[in-house]
Amino acid sequence: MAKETKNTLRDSVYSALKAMIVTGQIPPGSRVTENDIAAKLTVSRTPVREAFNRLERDGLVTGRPRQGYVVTEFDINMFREAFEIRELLDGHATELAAAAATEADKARLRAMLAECERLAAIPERTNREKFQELEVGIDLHRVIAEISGNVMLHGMLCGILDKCQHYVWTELLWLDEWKIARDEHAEIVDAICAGDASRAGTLARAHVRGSRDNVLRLLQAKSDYRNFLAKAS
Amino acid sequence: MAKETKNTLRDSVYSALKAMIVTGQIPPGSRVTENDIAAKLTVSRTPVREAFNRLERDGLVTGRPRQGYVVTEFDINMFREAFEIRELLDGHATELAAAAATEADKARLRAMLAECERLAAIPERTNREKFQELEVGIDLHRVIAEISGNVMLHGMLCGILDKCQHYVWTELLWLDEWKIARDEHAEIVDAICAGDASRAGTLARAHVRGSRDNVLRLLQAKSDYRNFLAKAS
DNA sequence: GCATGCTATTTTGTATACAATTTTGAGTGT
DNA sequence: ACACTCAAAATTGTATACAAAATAGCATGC
Repeated sequence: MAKETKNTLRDSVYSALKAMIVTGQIPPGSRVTENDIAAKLTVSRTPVREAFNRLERDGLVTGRPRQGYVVTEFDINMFREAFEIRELLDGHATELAAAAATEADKARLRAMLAECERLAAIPERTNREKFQELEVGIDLHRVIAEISGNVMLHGMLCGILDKCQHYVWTELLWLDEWKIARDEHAEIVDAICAGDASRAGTLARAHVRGSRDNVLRLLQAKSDYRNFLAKAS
Repeated sequence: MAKETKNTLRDSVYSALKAMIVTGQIPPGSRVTENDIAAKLTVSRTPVREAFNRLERDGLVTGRPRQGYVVTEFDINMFREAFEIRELLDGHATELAAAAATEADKARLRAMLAECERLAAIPERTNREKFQELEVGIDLHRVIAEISGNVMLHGMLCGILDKCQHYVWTELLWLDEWKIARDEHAEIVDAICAGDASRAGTLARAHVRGSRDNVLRLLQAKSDYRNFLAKAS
């Protein structure tokens, strides 16, 4: 993940806050105050404010006047919407990438696949290594969007992935069906390397739908479980 | 266009600046300083800064550290990218809208069409009335996206339309082929009202491609003209 | 005349002070 | 025990002061 910490405080705070949110260190739904962050990062409130403004525009926090900011909480419906859009954008980006990928691009994609395999093959891996595998898997989609050559498409897709990423850290760790995702990623990269845009796009769209189903099933189960607990008490 | 001027200065400044940029009052490529805007709106620099932060996130201005902000200048390639994404998103949104539109929604769309026709039928209309027609035409797409029910899709589409809108004010006024757009809009609304998602989506995608071709042709002609001038001198 | 270097101005980056508003909690009366 | 009022605390909204950096213009030397 590109850290991109420019030399202004505002950008550092923005990166730091975004990382904390995306990785779930600040859990969704929690309230965050400017003073807390300013104190924690030992800066004044001004750069913190500006960072919050940008995060709000990114959709990662929502703030109401004089009531502070809340880390955006995604419900099932929002995920459904996000994946619906991802199917469109990711599918198209993958088609474009298949037509535009240079040899260097293809090597880069294959290297990322190999890294995933390596991380997956570690015998008794820690959570840190699981996280790494997940992150590389998501980054693969970012890189494909970058290869597509459509800068705006890349930016929008990154925005959605940022918003969806936190569920990875908080939820998806429970799942262990990652082999499917690895295989699908490999197929997509294969199609891109073969220059088969149509197949690559179809595979990408199916892959997004599959991810969506996994996530939605997981969230649904969690919701049911909460309801069960509430009724039992 | 929803003005949405909340009661904080920051939001007012944001709306005001955005309107000035989108309508081309501040032309693309021009430099804008915080002090100028603060003085013009008689507020301090703080809310202006925050507005700029959000606008930068919207992609309407680009700012480099300690060098001020510049209204984003779109070249042909950016428009090509934007329209490529619009074809995806607008097409999908229109499909969804056709499946989801209530009677009230349909009435709203028809009213917007009627307003376009009314404005187009005015005998010797001023620029102001031409602008209005264009704006309603763009708003139609925003409303369709809203009707789709996918909030995130609606937001993203509005973001792209905002970015593309300024060309309308600066360039498209030269064109006079709006009747085509009006007819296409009418066809799309018809398909939505008939609940024919597939046809609505196909029409919407074709409509976006048509708009793209118009805009790109215009920009290309302008570019050629500039080159001609440069060589002649 | 032209390049170079220095200063003066402009402009943003950051911190802090103050105002306005919302929330919270205690206290009182019923 | 409950509701209501009022005040204090917490929190953001705005303004301003100061620091740092970049730009522009002028003077100087060749």
